Amino acid sequence: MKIKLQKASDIGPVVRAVRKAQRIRQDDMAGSIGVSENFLAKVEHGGGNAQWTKVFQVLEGLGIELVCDIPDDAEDFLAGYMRGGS
Amino acid sequence: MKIKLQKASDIGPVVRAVRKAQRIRQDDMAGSIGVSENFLAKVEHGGGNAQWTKVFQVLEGLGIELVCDIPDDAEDFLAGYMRGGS
DNA sequence: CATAAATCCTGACGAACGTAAGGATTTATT
DNA sequence: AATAAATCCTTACGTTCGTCAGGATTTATG
Repeated sequence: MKIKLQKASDIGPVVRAVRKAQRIRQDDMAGSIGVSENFLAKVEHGGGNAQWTKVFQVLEGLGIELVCDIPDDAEDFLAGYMRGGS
Repeated sequence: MKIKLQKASDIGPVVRAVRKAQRIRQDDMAGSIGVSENFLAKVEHGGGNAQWTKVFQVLEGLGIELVCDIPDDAEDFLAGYMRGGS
């Protein structure tokens, strides 16, 4: 199921829902991901202002894929950059 | 065009490509988004470890949509949370 | 209602971020 | 090659994050 994030805080309910679906406590989930329980709770409430890599770490741990949709104009530029080109 | 982010740093080339497609300098783009030129440059090089809301701010400014794909198990939980329910 | 579990909140401290300013390096233009 | 433009790289400083520890509040269970 795909969910478009319209605000930065939209990530919160997503994280919570996926965790709940796995029937795991914040405590245990945080431990298995490698973050603090406090941090995970904050993220689930809208993220406050967490760090990009840490949020990504949580999403990875929960099996949530992150996809970005870019304008078609940028396609050519991106292809160049991803092949290690200048 | 949809791009799956596999590492946190994958966001860098995406941001750069979209900016380049608009033919705007880092300087001006940073100003119009409301971040520093230094910050935008860091993000384009892999993000270092920027803050979630700031990265989101940049993506918004560039017209990049962020979508997350979650397991179907979580769908029911999410629906409940998004209606403002407990 | 009573008990226990899960989640949330607060304060403090070390570590990392984001900005600004200046200069260096690379890239484009003539 | 020479000039100018764009990007990148430090350094320094104030702000914010992330963790830990402890307790409070909410939610589930009998």
